[in-house]
Amino acid sequence: MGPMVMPPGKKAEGPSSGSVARGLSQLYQDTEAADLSLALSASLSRAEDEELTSLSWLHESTDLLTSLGHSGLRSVSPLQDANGGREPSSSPSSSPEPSEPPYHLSTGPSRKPPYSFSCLIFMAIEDAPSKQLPVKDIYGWILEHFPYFASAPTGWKNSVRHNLSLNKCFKKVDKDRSQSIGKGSLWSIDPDYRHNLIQALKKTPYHPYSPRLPKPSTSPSTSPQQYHSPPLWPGSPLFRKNGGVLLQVPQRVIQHSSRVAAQGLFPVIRPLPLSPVSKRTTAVRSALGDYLTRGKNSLRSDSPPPSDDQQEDHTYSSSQSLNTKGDISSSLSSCSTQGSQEVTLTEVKEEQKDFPLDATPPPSQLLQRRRLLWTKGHLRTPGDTLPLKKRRAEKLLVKEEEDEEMEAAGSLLHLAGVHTGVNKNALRTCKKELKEEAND
DNA sequence: CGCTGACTAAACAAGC
DNA sequence: CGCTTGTTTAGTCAGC
Repeated sequence: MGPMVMPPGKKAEGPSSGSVARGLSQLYQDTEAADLSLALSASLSRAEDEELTSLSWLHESTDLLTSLGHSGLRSVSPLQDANGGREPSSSPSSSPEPSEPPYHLSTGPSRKPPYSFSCLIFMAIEDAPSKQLPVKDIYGWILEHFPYFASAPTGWKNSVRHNLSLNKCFKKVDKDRSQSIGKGSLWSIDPDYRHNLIQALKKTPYHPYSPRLPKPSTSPSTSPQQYHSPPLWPGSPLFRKNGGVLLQVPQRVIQHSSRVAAQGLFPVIRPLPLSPVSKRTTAVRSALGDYLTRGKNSLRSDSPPPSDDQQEDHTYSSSQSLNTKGDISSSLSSCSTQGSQEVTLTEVKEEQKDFPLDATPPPSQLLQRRRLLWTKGHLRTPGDTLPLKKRRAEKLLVKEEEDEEMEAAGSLLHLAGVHTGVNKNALRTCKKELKEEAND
């Protein structure tokens, strides 16, 4: 598992917003850049003072950093991105084969947005006054804000639906009978996973403090050129609406401030987790990297390795945060999103209380916890009267039986010393094997 | 090289 | 009947 976010209690261990910006000032000898870094400092301070949410802070800071990129720090060759922000070769002519320009340097709506589908859906839903949207409106929002998809192959809608279905962060709102929105359901953000999405958003390439930052440079005087202008998304109307300057998450997205702050989710204040990201994500992650990496590392040299939180960013499974290794039942509960989704919020919260983010529960507890989730997810549904749900409950029963087989198989594998983990592929393989066995 | 997450394609069922 | 919505499975790819 990857690194995670510092738990709330550790917030103070990270560099202060002021120190970050001061470092920026030092780093960027360019006066203009330094001014902007001070502005960033102010932004950070204000974020803390006013308890702005991660998102608002994130994008405000992002804007500032964009400005940094505009102030002479923008002469970044695509190669740098391909190199993960490393120093480009001294002469442009020595550049190898051309690669795609970084997103922030591209123009027009033809570039794919750097946000994952979960982020897009998240923003769409958060942008809705009611914080609920039918799929159709999610499509619409995405189309409106990311024109790329207007000309993209239609598969993206499938991906959106797929994401809604599989991602635990999204949940269907039980449709009010009287409220007819036509076909389909309203989709909303599961409050308990909301911060995961914020985290995911923070990990987008344009987040100035994204974790995957380049190694410190040896020469501060050359470092400015290593920083890309990070967060510009020229193809987005969000960009255009703001005079071509700002990349803004819609204002309505800004909420839950105290909660987010209480969870220590303000970026920069403490180290951000590393997590797998796409190649293109990595490509633009070098923005502001050197100093921040150095600064954070220096300030958290004694900090423990990241703990659980990052797991919660694995948005495909509500139970993955409970997983470590070796228990296929956890995987089963992961797969059974339908079941897991229906665990009541209070139950989940209680469990979260039991296992704070900064504490890694012992394996036995993990197992117990997983089983709890698993059980809860599958015992529920009485009282569901909708035919569809009824059918699904039946399906669930069948699935449960199958999954019990899987669990048994997993236990056997575990006993045999075979690591099963949460790997989807392992599950697939396992299921395949079971099927084959059944066929035999 | 294996694990993992993200994405995509596709099949299918069900509702409108 | 066609389209949309929702679910599920499978394959691929990239990062670590």
